[in-house]
Amino acid sequence: MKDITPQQQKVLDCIQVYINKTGFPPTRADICRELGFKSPNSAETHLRALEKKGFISIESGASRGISINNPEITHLENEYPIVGLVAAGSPTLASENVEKVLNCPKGFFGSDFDYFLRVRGLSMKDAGIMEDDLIAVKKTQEIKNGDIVVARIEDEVTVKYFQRSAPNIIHLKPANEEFSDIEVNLEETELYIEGKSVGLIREN
Amino acid sequence: MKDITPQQQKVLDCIQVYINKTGFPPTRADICRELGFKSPNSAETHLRALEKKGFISIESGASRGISINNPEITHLENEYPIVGLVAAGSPTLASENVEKVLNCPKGFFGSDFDYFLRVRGLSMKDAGIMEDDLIAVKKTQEIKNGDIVVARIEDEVTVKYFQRSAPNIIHLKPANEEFSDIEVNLEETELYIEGKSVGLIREN
DNA sequence: CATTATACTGTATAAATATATAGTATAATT
DNA sequence: AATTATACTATATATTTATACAGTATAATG
Repeated sequence: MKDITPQQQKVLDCIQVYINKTGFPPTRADICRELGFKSPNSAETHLRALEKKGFISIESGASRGISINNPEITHLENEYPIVGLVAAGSPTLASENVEKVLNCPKGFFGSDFDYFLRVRGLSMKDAGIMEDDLIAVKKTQEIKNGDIVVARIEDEVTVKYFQRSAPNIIHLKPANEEFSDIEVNLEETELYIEGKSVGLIREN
Repeated sequence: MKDITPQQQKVLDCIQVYINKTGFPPTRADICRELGFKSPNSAETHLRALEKKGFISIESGASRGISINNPEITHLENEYPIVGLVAAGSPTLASENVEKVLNCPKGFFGSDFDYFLRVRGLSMKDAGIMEDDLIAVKKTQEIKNGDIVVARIEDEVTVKYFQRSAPNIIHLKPANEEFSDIEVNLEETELYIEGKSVGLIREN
């Protein structure tokens, strides 16, 4: 299946929502109304593009003859490793620490991400991050103050709020009164940011 | 719902089969072809009878505007609707409230589930459920004390811990000190359990 | 630079479709 | 005996709808 463009995704979503709402697929005019197009041909061309790329099927001649093609599951692309936060000293992403893999559609959390990290402890409790939750981690160094980051301090890995207080001073702040801030002086201590949290999954 | 006649049952089955086969409802002519009628009005009168008895809804003027009335929220495989919690007084799980759909592998949360509910408010904050989180809801009446349930009290829908304190007394307990317990006397107040939470997704 | 894909507006029309009206016939209620 | 619901045929028509054709514009590609 070829790549879908943002507009085509919008149209595809619109069709799905319309079917969920009404029980039957939209007409070209319905799509125009929902998405603000002024010509039925705008919908038509998008539909033909979606059909060509394999996302939908169109029954020729039939009114509302649109049906969504169920995409195949189990793409290796969509298999993300679940990494367990293990005892200090181990390199976090070593394969020994991969609990299992989880099938998850690409772009599930809006942003891209690289792996799931299983959370230990309640230091981010007030941010709604509980023990055993899975954090979707994006490997990046583009961190803003307030981001929830996966940080490694000399082999110990933690999840905390990130705050740069001075050029060389980073505060890693928990979201739980019972825990205290970690102050890292970059001149004394080695700090490595593994990435930041872009989403969360909890399995009850 | 009134009694259905054998012929009407045939027509209803025909509609269901047609939707399953093609993804969209039949026209009058389609029904005639399937069931061997020679006049579109044969289908029309059956449809009107089925509508009158509440088995189907017909969108006037729209082509293929037939939908089968079951209060269930239906969805394609792996496409789960996201239902928004709207203002009190509205029937919350009505299909009008479907924000969009989310592709999610089956069995993602171990247990099966039926739809996502977008959480409003912070009444379950200490359970790690924050505003705008998506709760994976399984429609079931098998509820144990301590389960997180989606409960409806006279048109108002909330997410709370479930606790049966006496045969006729249910406590709906928030996970936030700033909110107070809701005590429901089943003899006085109508309580409907929409389902229970089996998982959670947060998009940062 | 020419070509192709995307993303639209605007207009037109043949085909698809819902739906009304006019009948016929049978069985079940009132 | 009269009314009502069911179960159809047959025909007609206004509306809905898909879809083609003619354009404009922009970005990407070879």
